[in-house]
Amino acid sequence: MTDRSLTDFEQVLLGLLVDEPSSGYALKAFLTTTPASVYQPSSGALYPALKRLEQYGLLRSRLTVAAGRRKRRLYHATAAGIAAHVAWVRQPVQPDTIAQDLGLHLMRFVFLAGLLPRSEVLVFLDSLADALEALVGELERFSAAVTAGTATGAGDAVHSALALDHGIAVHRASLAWARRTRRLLAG
Amino acid sequence: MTDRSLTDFEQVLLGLLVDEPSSGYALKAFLTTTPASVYQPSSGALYPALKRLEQYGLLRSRLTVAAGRRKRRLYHATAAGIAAHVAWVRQPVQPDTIAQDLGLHLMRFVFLAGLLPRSEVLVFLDSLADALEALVGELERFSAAVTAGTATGAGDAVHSALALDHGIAVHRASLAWARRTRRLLAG
DNA sequence: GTTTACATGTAATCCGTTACATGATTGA
DNA sequence: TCAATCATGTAACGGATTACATGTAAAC
Repeated sequence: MTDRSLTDFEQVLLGLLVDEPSSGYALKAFLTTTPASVYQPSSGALYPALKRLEQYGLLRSRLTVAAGRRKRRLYHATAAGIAAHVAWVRQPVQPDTIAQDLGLHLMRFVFLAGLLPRSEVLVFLDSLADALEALVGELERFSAAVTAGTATGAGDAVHSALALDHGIAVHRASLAWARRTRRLLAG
Repeated sequence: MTDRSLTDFEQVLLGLLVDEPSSGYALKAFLTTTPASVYQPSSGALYPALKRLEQYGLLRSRLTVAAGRRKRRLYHATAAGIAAHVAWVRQPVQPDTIAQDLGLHLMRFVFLAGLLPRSEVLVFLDSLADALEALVGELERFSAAVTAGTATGAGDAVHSALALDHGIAVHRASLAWARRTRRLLAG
């Protein structure tokens, strides 16, 4: 176990390895090719992170020498690693993290599928929708205040309002997706 | 001038101070209260960053002791600071940064207003729309490949596809906003 | 008289980027 | 043989978080 909580990046790595044992290089290749994940780690971030996770006892590794291939270090999650991952994935969406961590919540949604029953996925989508609804409401209230002139905006007030509209439109789209997806999975 | 390029955070701080001279504390208060900016810096990030910008010659500060107030350090941008900020704001949107830095591009859009003529704002919105269009196209192509079974997805394939739909929906909303806003500003 | 808001900083620690180093294998 | 891909790492450096330190002014 760990005394400090894992970074987002560590959580994602762990999740990928819970899903399927892999080498550092393969993880990197996956992250760089899939457009779903925005972040592609450097070697200097990746290998130390894997080493840390192993030190925490969440991963274990072995050197493998397959025929016709270079030697690779294959990582797989331990029981503790699986437990830590499941605990992370299960966390309901905190309303105050939604604006910053939306991409991460989406990753958790994907992980959720292979691990936990449908009912848990629905609960997750509900918490996501709730958080998005709260955020959209807050942005709309702020937008109304800006329009009314009670603004604390840098630059032009009109442009601040337009940028705010962007945030509202985007999060409304997220919210619509969450509701649509919930309906779809509820079948 | 600087030999290394500024961090995003430094650029935002500089931009706010180009807009209006301010103290560190006031900047922090602004960033924490406005929902437009997701990031609210700690003291340990803020004050050293201001000090760095001053060392680079982009800011200058003076201690002010107003009646009935504690002494504050007021920062204002130098000519070099304004130049650096304008250069940053004017950069067209790079297609490959759109997924990660959308929020930052929006901030640049707001800054753009108070600084440069309408025509530059339109050019910016065009570059933003182009980048978003490219991204949406890429995501749609990937989505088609996933649906066809040529997928490299972690976890469940169905859930990967759904998460991808989220990305498509969100960036389509961004794109719609960019076009709408362009029309609106073009008059 | 004690809490809250104002206001600015420093120190330890940790993590990421950048750049470098190394070496095997495949294909042109 | 030369380049590209596979594959794993290390070292210097910089910046962010967290926590700590300090002190004034206003409000209750």
